[in-house]
Amino acid sequence: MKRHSCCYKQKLRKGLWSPEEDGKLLSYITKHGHGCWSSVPKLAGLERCGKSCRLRWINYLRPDLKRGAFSSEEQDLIVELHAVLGNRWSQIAARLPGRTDNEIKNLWNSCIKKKLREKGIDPITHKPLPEIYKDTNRSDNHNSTSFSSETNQDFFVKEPSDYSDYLAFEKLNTNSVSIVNSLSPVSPTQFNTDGSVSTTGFETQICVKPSIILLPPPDNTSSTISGEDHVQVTDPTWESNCGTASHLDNPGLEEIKWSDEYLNESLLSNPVYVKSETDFNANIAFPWSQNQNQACDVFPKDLQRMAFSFGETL
DNA sequence: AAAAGAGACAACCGCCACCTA
DNA sequence: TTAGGTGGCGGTTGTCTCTTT
Repeated sequence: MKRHSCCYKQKLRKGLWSPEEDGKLLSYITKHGHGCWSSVPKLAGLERCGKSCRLRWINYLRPDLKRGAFSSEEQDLIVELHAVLGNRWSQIAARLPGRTDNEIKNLWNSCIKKKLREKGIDPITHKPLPEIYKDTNRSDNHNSTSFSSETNQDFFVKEPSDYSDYLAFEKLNTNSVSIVNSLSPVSPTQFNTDGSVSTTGFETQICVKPSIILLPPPDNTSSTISGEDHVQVTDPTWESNCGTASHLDNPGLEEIKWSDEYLNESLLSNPVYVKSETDFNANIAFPWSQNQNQACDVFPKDLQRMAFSFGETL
């Protein structure tokens, strides 16, 4: 088992940070930036490992951290994001300025989970709990075999076989949009062009970052996308605004670069026609299409709207 | 008032992915 | 190509404080 080199070092302090240590770390990073974390402790005069310094900075000393209790809006947003992203705390934190992944994780485990259960909602699946699993009956079901596999402390069963792929849209911080579906403990979700949402499963991973990337399905034993598969974007302004397609090393993966100007000025305001010209067999190429192997219009504004709520950082 | 329990928060641990020599 | 170093992440544990008995 590999360990961080710093973990071998002896006589390093552990446990809670003293105000003096905080002062040293804050002073050093304010003056010099953190640079290589492994060298920070020595340069800052601390008997800590680099990882510990990094964590302390990120979770406590960073000047842009928001202090105080989470607002109800923040908590609602966390629940919404968790429904799509699962326990990807860092990605959830990326959408809550000033909040850390650790903070959100703690809030979730100590507070939100309980609130959801009190409302009769399974915090794992975000679906209504079966009556027998609701909090009011916890003690009655203590010996149930339906304990969550995630933690023995949970009494609540996951919805069976609900770990299908899902699709998530994201408007990234600046000018990029991503679309991705991947394994996650939520229902397979399909965002349709009419704005409705249905729950048809699909497997092929599609990412638009500023690029469209097709990835083989997670299961290598199933059919994969060949090197000839590709995505064609036929927005009238596309040809002059996209870069050349480039094949990456990964078999079956193709990437098309979108220019910043295109993303800024065109993509988010004009309809884009996205079309698959290949047969993806059982793997669904374009889940927003009514017929998932056929081309359809994708409206960037819808993408942007959905992207704001659902996301997966690539 | 003291002990026990619960909740909130901080920090550590192990793992993984990426980078570089 | 590979092994070591590093950053980052999520799960877990530790610690402190507040509440209840």
